[in-house]
Amino acid sequence: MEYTVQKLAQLAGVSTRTLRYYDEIGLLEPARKNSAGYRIYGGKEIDKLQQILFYRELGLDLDNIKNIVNDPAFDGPAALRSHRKKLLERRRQLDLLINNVETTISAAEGESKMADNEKFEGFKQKLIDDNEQHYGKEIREKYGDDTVDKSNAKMLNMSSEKYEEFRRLEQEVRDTLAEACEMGDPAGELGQKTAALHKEWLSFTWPAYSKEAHAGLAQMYVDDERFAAYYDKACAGAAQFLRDAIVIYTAVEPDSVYGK
Amino acid sequence: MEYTVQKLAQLAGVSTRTLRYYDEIGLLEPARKNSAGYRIYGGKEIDKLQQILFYRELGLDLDNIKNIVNDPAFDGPAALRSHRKKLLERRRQLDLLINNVETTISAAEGESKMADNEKFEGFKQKLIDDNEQHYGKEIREKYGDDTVDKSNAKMLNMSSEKYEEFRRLEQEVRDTLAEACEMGDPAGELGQKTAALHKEWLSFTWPAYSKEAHAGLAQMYVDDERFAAYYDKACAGAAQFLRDAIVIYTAVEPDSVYGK
DNA sequence: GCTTGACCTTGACGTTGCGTAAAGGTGTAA
DNA sequence: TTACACCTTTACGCAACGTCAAGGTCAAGC
Repeated sequence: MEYTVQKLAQLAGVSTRTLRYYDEIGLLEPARKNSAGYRIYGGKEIDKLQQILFYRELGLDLDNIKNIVNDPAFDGPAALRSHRKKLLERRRQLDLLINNVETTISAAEGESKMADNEKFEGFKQKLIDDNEQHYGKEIREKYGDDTVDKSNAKMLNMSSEKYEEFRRLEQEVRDTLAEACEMGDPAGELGQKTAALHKEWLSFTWPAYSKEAHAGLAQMYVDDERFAAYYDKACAGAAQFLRDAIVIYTAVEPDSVYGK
Repeated sequence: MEYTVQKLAQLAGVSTRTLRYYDEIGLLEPARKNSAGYRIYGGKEIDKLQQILFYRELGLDLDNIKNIVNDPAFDGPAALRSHRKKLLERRRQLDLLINNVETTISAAEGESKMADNEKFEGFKQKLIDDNEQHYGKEIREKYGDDTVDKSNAKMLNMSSEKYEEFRRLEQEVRDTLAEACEMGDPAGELGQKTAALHKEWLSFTWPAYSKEAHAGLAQMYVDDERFAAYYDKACAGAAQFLRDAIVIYTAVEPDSVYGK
């Protein structure tokens, strides 16, 4: 079955402008153009558009979507299974919002009290995205989605005070890292202190700590330019230094240094 | 409890830029500014931001949100109840998407076949919005949400061919209206034909027809500039003419003119 | 008191993903 | 042939911020 622009737009519930724009940016090109120059879409494009709409619904920007669906190694069925998982997550977030509004209604009717931070349960998607950015999909692939998902859920429940502490600890990690990095000894006292502070910082969002995950995250800081740039502001080579300190820290945890 | 920009941003999961932007456009102004010019937000602003975020989540543009929440007659608890209803609708749409992806997975695994239009179930929010625009909240308030909700659901199941017929019928209404309007007699043969065609057009989206609803919709065409402008393109005063024709049609349906 | 870093302000430019409109060509039924 | 629905490309504009720069303020530490 073939479709021109309007037919496909109606079928999919998008605008004709959207389809032309998607063609323009190379996201969804028609199967062919007829002699009049009309775009003609077929079954392959139908399936591709469906994938695009799922990704769009899940919040990915079009450039990312383009990279994914145009990859020769793109696996349709696997992507669908991923969509399903993510849609179920979205449903959970929506449930949080529904619960929030119901709680707020009760509070408005004087049946309960509500803390300020509770009023925004379910809205903190940005925090989740930041967290996702922090941990990235490498960690997901290596240690499974559960780790990150639980981390997200935990973050959502963090109070304002805790969040402040979390940020202060992050600062302390950075400060100590800068100092230790200048001294240049990852195995030294300050290097190991940095690693321990980093572990403590992780405890705010990780449901369970493991040395492997800690070391993996540190490695990612080196491999990923975003993190390298973030840490290297403190001291040149700081990301690599932190990785070294954490690798040492996780290999032989010096109980005697900090006590447990 | 008071918050500066960053504190509130963290609490609510939005950016500081968002809060400043909301102040700038008059959507959410701080309680006051301190001597340094810092924005200071309090409990009232907390509650208002929560409402804003609910409306935002439900897809309203900021200008609309501003009009709503800044209205002196704004009723917080009533708005919350409305949010709840709409969030439940959103959840149903999400369920459609989840069902869609599961069906697509089955089809990909060869367990079932899937029609092209089925692949987009749940994505047609734009069609729903258009339909909402058509019927508007006046109809909702007058005849209850069920009428419109069922209409939306019905539209979602419309096939491509049916949709095309729907649009052709809409065109025919407009053509006949133009002709009848020129003749200037709402009770005349062409006026009544227009009303009948209009009724037939409604049958595509209304689960059940009632004369009262039909007349009410026609009245809304006159009262609402958007619709008046749409119809008056065919002939000056066409919206009013159509209203008159429909009022007559629904009061005394001339069976002998068209047969039933 | 000075320094430093976190946080604040305003102003401004840019981005993404389209919506809208204009000008002109194509397809098809009457 | 005509009229209307649909197609094309081009282009401008917009909403809702993200990002950055320049400069002021706050508070803890030395």
